[in-house]
Amino acid sequence: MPRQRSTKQRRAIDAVLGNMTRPLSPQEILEQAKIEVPAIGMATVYRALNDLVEEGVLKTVDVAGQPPRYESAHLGHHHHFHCTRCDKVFELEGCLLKQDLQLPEGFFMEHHEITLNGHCPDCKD
Amino acid sequence: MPRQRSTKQRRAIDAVLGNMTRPLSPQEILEQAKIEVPAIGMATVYRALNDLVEEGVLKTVDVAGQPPRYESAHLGHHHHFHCTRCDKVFELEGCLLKQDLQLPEGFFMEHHEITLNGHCPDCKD
DNA sequence: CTAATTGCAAACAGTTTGCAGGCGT
DNA sequence: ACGCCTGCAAACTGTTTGCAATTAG
Repeated sequence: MPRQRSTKQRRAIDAVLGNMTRPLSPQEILEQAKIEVPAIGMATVYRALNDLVEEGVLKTVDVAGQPPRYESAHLGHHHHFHCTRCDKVFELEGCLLKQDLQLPEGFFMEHHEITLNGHCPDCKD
Repeated sequence: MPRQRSTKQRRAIDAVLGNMTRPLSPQEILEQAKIEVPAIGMATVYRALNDLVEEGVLKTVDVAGQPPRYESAHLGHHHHFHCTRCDKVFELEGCLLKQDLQLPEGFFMEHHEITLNGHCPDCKD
């Protein structure tokens, strides 16, 4: 079910996604898109995001107990920093997993996810 | 707001939690507790779980895109292995975070979470 | 024109909360 | 008996879906 038409709301959403410097939540994406298209509804944002994940353009970023964020699926392997004060999520380049990792007998690892939690530069006291 | 009374539903929930061999979801805890107290409601389970987390007895274990699970808060620092075939979560002893970790300027880390994903011994090909 | 796309509101799923009655202490 | 605790249902939050109106091609 590929997208067939280019609408002003979809272009607004694509612009927001194209300009984001950190993973955004559906709510944040809606707010940004409303600047361009004030009447845009949340359902349209969710439909666009689901389409883009299905197309392999976006990936979800899950932070414990919070609504998912979205980021480009084309970034290299990396992890995330979650600010516990402002709730923003930032990208951290490089792999943070221990090098000489040794799993118990019989386990086979395919992927891994790492989230660091703390304060971002804007939220330090 | 500490707990003050010992009820049969609370004892049933405590028994389920005391016997669990892996992190359980609220739904699973409800089902187990219903065996002892069939009339128990989901609200009671949620209230008990929230109390226990607040008291520092339980911790939540979040697996991307799945309902939260609960584990004892008294286990040492550890991480989790999520089997993508049977969906069980296993404890991995020790810390798996890279040692000489260096954060971007201005970031301060308080905690970190690591989840390895793959196949457990029972689910290998 | 014609049907894909949207906005709205209703439907959902998971979690929480208000309240009247039940039950520990 | 007092008042904490429970079950129920209603309220909430985040997300999906049905449908009529809008609008891209």
